[in-house]
Amino acid sequence: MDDRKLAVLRAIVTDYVRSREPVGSRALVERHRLDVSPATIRNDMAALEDEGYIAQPHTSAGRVPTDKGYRLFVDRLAQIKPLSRAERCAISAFLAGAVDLDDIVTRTVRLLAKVTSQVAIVQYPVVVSAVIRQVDLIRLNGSRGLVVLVNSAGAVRQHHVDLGDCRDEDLSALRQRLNQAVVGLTPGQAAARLGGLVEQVEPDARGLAANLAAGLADLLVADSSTRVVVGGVGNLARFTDQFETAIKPVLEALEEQVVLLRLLGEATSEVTVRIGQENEHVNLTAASVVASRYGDSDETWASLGVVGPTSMDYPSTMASVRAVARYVSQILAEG
Amino acid sequence: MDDRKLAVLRAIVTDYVRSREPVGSRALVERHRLDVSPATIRNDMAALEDEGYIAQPHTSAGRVPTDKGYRLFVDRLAQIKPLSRAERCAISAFLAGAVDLDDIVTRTVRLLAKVTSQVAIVQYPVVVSAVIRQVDLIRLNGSRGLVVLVNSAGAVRQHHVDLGDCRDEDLSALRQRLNQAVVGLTPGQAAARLGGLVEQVEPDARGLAANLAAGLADLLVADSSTRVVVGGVGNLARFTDQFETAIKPVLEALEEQVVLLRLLGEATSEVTVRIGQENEHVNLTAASVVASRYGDSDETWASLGVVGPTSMDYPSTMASVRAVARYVSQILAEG
DNA sequence: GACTGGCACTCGACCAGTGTGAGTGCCAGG
DNA sequence: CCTGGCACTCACACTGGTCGAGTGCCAGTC
Repeated sequence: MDDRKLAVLRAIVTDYVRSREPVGSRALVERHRLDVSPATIRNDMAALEDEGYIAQPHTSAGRVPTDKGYRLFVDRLAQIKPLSRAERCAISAFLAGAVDLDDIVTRTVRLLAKVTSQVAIVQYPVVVSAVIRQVDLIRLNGSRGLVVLVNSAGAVRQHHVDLGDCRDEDLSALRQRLNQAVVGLTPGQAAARLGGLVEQVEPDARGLAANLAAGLADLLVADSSTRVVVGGVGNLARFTDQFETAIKPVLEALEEQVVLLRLLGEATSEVTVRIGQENEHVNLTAASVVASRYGDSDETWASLGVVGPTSMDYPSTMASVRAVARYVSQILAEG
Repeated sequence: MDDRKLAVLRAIVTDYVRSREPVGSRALVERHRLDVSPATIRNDMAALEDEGYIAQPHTSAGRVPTDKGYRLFVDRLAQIKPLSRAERCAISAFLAGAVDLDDIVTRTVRLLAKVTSQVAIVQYPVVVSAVIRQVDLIRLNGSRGLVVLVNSAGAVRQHHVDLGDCRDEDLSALRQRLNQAVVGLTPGQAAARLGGLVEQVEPDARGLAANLAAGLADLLVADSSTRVVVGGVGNLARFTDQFETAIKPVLEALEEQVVLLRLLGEATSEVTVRIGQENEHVNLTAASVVASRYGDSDETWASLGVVGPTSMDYPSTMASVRAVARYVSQILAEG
């Protein structure tokens, strides 16, 4: 691929992202120092159009980048724009005040939405290597009971169970037994050991044990799935004009936790970009997702990212996402 | 106020809500059986306009209800439209499948958004009369520890604390002491008793005790504040045309937990309606909020509601909000 | 006194016709 | 291979004209 043609594509993407209007050959040579005439550029543009990198909304209009064009831009033409010192300080300061995990996640969403001016999505971190620290059985009222699971990362999960008419002694015996069996194990190991455990219980308490084990099993599974927090939805407001295509479907997609999880799930440690049609979800084929994994490598990790129009400023957005991911990782590692 | 004038106002509101277009005198007499001529209606309309109940977008256009007009409509003219049997069944069935509190709230939001076709807001229920069932102190890694609080309603809250270099025996002794002191108390009572407790501890463990007590105190306070869940934001998509005035500000307001809590906070047991300007928050002066308290009277309660355009169908919306509130209350009382 | 029919008036919505200009593709010449 | 020139296209803005829904007012009627 010709060097100048690449330069032209880069120029088109840059200008279009700035103005959101089709860009023509003359404006191109004027705004960028291409040192050739508009006619030459036109030939290049025709070629780029043939190859599918740009398109014309209608004859006799300027060109607009296609998804394929953005892809090439992101892969080969864009340099991630480093953030200014002031921006980095602001990010760091904003996150530093967090008191617990909830707070970290909340702050991260707000921060990400603010620095990118887009819709931010943050997944709660999963501590892969976390082991079970404690299992509790608590009677609430009558036969209503609660199984509480605490892991070494400090995550607490609970599940309601029916205790039947068991006595308190049975309950505390079972509690002790459960703890002996699963404390120190990962959720996966614990789930495997639960089955055998019920067998060992005296026959008359077996019903209760099975019940509790089922509740605990639910918790162990739930532990690996995670919650997702969304923020900055108001930022969609900037694209009033393309409401039907750009806003409505995105709003709908944002309601689906599952969709969001899948969106973020594919992010690798470096910043990942999915452009328009590359997104599997139909509602997001007019949007782009910039995501990154965060956390301290093996211990704790999850993904975060932003959703915006395909015509977003990729270099800046990617830089911001990467920076936020790094700073959150740092905070997590410290605290 | 003249009977017929009220009828005219009711007719205007009804028609405008249906069509979202200014309604004129002729259409009015045709669609509603007013049994007078358009000219007569025009006189009434002029009077209603003088009194501030309706307005003209421009000369020679039909009339549109003002906030004041909607208020009168809601207070004196509207009858809450009872839901059909099928609708009631659907609501009941949808909620019945819930497994725990989280699930109830999630389902309620979805349900409310769906039946009203508007943005739904549900506050997590606060169990006023809940007492503390158990306090746990758990060591995570090194000096990182966790205080876990479980109340009789099955709510679980946790808080990270620094354990310093205390021994496991000290920890379990303290745990026992704390439990003896606060189990069975309401958060308020417990908070009051915590102060004295630290005094009684042997001097060398007092630092740790104070630390833990502080963590627990945080939890006790947090217990009374609550979370809010929002859903059905995609329903805003119907009002594409009035984006700037009707959607953007609402999206922004929905991001603020505090605003939402205050919005719902004022709801009484019956359905409450706040129309346009009546909302304190600037961003919501073009929207209406229909809210209701739910829960089983004294035990457990919170608020839920919807946010929509001032030109919403009040009778239906109020009916739906009321119905959902009642069914959720029922589910909460049962489980 | 309340209602009605008639009338003049207003003003946004819609439509067709027109000009403008940004932008293109193509071609012949340097 | 690049360039200047030229013919062509087409969205968009502007114009003026018509239409019709809607109003306010007034004189007349029950």
